[in-house]
Amino acid sequence: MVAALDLFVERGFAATKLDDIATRAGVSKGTLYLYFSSKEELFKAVIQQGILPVLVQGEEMLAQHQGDARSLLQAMLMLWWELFGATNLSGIVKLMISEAGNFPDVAQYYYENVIVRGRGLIREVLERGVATGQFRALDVESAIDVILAPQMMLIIWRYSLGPCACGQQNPDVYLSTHFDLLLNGLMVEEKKQ
Amino acid sequence: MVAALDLFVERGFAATKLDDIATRAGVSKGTLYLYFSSKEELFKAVIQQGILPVLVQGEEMLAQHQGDARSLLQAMLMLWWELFGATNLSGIVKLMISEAGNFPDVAQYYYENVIVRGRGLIREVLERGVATGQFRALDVESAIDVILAPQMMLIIWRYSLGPCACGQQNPDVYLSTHFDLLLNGLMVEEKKQ
Amino acid sequence: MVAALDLFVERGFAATKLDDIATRAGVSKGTLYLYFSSKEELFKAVIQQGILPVLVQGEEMLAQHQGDARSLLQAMLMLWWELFGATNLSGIVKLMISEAGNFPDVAQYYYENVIVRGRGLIREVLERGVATGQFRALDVESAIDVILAPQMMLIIWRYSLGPCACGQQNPDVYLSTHFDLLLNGLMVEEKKQ
Amino acid sequence: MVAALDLFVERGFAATKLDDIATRAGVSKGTLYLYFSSKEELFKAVIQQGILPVLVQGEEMLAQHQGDARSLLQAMLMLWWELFGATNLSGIVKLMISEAGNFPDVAQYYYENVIVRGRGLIREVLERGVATGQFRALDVESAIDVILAPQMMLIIWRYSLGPCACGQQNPDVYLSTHFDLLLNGLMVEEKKQ
DNA sequence: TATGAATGAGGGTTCATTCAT
DNA sequence: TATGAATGAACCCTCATTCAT
Repeated sequence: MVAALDLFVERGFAATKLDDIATRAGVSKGTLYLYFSSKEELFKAVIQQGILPVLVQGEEMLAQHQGDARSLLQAMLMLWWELFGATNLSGIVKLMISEAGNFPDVAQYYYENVIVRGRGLIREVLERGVATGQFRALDVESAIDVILAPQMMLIIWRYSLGPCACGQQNPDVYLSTHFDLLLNGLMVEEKKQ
Repeated sequence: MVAALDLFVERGFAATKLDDIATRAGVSKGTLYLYFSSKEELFKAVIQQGILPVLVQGEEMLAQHQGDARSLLQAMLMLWWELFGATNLSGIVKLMISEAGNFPDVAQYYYENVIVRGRGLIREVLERGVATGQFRALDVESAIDVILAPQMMLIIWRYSLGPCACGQQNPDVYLSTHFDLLLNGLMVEEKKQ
Repeated sequence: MVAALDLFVERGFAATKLDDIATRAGVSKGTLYLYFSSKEELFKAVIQQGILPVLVQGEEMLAQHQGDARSLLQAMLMLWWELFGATNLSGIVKLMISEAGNFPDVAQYYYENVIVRGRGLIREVLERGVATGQFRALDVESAIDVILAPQMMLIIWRYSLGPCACGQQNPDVYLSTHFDLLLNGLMVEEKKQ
Repeated sequence: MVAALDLFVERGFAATKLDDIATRAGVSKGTLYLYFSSKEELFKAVIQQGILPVLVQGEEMLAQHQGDARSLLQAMLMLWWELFGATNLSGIVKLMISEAGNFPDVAQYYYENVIVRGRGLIREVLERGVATGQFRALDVESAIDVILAPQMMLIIWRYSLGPCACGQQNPDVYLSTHFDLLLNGLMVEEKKQ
């Protein structure tokens, strides 16, 4: 339910009223209970049903990609941004950060089915690059997180302090700075440019 | 109030009961009202009083530092990690992310007094490095955020999904990977290595 | 509706859901409204349609009986037990006890059409016995209730605490003790008076 | 809580609103939750705390009584009537009948701590009377229930159909008829057997 | 200053009732 | 006639806030 996701992201679980979800969804409060047995079940459904399709697309892209690791990495991060980071779905990231402590089982699910799978995509790309000598050898596990961090923060920013910052950054500039720093730090051969 | 901060960080504002704060603080619920006129005022006080001392220390260090930009940046990030990232105070980051939407005025305050000032510290370091030719020329504003992102994510991770991840990363490895990627991407002279 | 009666008896009016009645009856909830305009109307119908046939049979028996008052009384109580007390219909007794206060008009109906008519049957038997000298003269109105009480309690027991009592009484022994006490009394020595 | 007992007796558990209990008790709805953790706990407390003192008094009387079984039985039944039957506490009887099915654990408690103990009092009296030859030998267990039934019905009547019956019986006449029938039986001629 | 009993508005949930099919 | 999705009023329960002590 898109209305529920938006409100949960905006206000958090506890501060979101079923009344408001129902109103925004254009149904009555009782109707929600025809599809979800409780507020908590609705919360879980919102997270689980929203996030999975994105991963599937990422995995498909990885399987099909031909070309060097540099372009694959860039394509992967761009795809992720377009399909997820730039859409409302990315609110799930903020939501999980806020509510993981209150819903350990949902957090566990999210970790196993989203985080682990998502990191696997980046790991695959890095390992290809290292194996072919395009990327420097480095601690891959840490690198995955370092690589993803700026994009995650961009999302988090959007759903938290973004509205407060008058002079907001341009996401495109931010992302290209990220790529620039990342790749020029990462590449062995390209350093001479 | 440390009890209040911990609980707000752990559960969020709406899900935290004054009863629990009072119990953990070892006082009665009524006593809280002798010091804070409402739950919301307590929330604001917790954020404002917790965060400011850290910035002061950062600014002092910047004023006193002698040496090259590389070591200054590293020292700055290390200091920030020790004084803030590794302590309970960093929970404020997770708290602001979760609650910014519900407390626009607190978010505004936080943005102006914490984010802007904190970014100013990093900006100063970067600008010194660029001016002296140690750092490549780049979009400084974006770079600030990209540089801080991995440390922010490390904090966020600790207060959200960290407890779910069995094979948690070692923060030290993560941070050194971060520095490595960052500096080797950033430096002009070092590239030839 | 037998499903409705059973559930009303088991749980009471307020605690019985139309959903459950419909399910047990094998129809949909909406279908109930084709036959009863509200839950309350269903309740009334269940009581009124369940109880009347029993009285008719009692009255027929009284009209036809030949013989002494003692055997008539015993036959009457036995018939009542077989046709009503031992069947699910007797749940109406427990139901009226529980709900009389909430449905004064149904209680009024029940009183006038069931209690008054039923007591009339016993009164007729007692008066025959007193008139023919078989029974002692006594306050007939009180005696009617005293005579019926043990059978009523047997029914009530079945629908209330019966399931809790491990060593439940045998109804036949109970009833024969009742007839014995009723006809002969408790005392040994005083009989000669 | 006397207000709660009265309303539970009058309307049943499900049909009684906490709002009404609170109003009748002269407190606010929230105050009830300072003393009872739920509506169900209030229900249980009302039953358990209301009924026990009566049994204690009955047991004391039995222990102290000197005299013949006939007068003891009569005194016992009279005491029970005065302390319990004629007071509001007797509403518990109607309440347990109505709600036993919905609260099996309360029913179990009531059976073990009230019914069994209460029957024990009457059993003791009957056995004394039979042992001394004052009472006829009979099935004691059944007799207990038969003896108590009219008094139970008098209580039940009061809380159910009593208000509907214009020409209500006089309880005193009813009780003396009960004693008379119980002790002497119905029959005139058969006494010589 | 400190307490904790009392309050009552507000939210999650249930369920009798309706109505388009 | 029969269905079952949708409704919304009503109820139990929570918890921020107050106040007498």
